[in-house]
Amino acid sequence: MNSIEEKCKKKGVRLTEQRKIIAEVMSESKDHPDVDELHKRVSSVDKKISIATVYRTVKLFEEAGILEKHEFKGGKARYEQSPDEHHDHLIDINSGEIIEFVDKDIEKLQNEVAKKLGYKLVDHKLELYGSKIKK
Amino acid sequence: MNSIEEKCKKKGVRLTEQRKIIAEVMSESKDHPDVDELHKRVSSVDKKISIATVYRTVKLFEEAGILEKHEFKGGKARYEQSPDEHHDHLIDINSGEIIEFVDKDIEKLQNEVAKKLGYKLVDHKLELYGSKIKK
DNA sequence: ATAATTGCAAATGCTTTGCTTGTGA
DNA sequence: TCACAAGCAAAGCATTTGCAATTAT
Repeated sequence: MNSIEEKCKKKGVRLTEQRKIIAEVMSESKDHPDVDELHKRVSSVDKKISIATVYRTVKLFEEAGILEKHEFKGGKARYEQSPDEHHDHLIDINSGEIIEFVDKDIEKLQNEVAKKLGYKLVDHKLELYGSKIKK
Repeated sequence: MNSIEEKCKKKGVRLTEQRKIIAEVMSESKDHPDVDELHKRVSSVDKKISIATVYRTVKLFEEAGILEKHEFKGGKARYEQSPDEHHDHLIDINSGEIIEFVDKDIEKLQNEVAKKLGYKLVDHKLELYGSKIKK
């Protein structure tokens, strides 16, 4: 059983055949597929799964904290399995490649900024857009 | 003449009656209106301006670097006049209020992170989501 | 058994576009 | 004048939803 299925069990999310397949595909994915791409991947396992079900499942998993949704610049929503340790993303503006990174100092400063403004930081979005330095 | 009109002149952007009105409304706006809201505001000056023109103008101004487009969580695109000094945003998750802030230290760290990953930072998006601390 | 889930197609909401008429430089 | 812009309505695209049939517990 894959890790997403386990999380569903733990959270009491009903496991249907379709959800199991979507869970499996997302567990294996190392990238950040959009719904269309995800639908293609699950279709190769069971071609009867509709895109509506993929949309519904992905939203369900997101609300359960199992998947994370990203809305990068001017594109469709992309998903990844919620990581144990939070990370942000750098997007290669030429290739579209997505690189994950962690920076504790930035995180800390974000908290301080929010606090200074009289807010408790609940969530944040940090995306860097860059082009590869050739050397 | 408002500041957006001036920028249009400088950049050789043709000034029509509609564009002048949109420029004026955006110059006066201290918030971050979406296209619908902007259309409402310009309509009160000239009710014949179509929403298609507002969409086209806002995109034109953005491409000319006159307006900045923001796509905050799960909503429609919002616009503000391109500021002289870059700033980021903190969004009140309860009221929707948007607070602007500047943090040079975070900016610096972003550049360092990108560099460390072998990238030249071209653009970035930083959004904080928080709830007001009552005291 | 029965409440939840699916597939399908239709509907939605934001945004863009084709086309004809109008207009700024 | 005449290339470009506006208005209108239709199209586009990602996403959501109503409904009847199916399925998990």
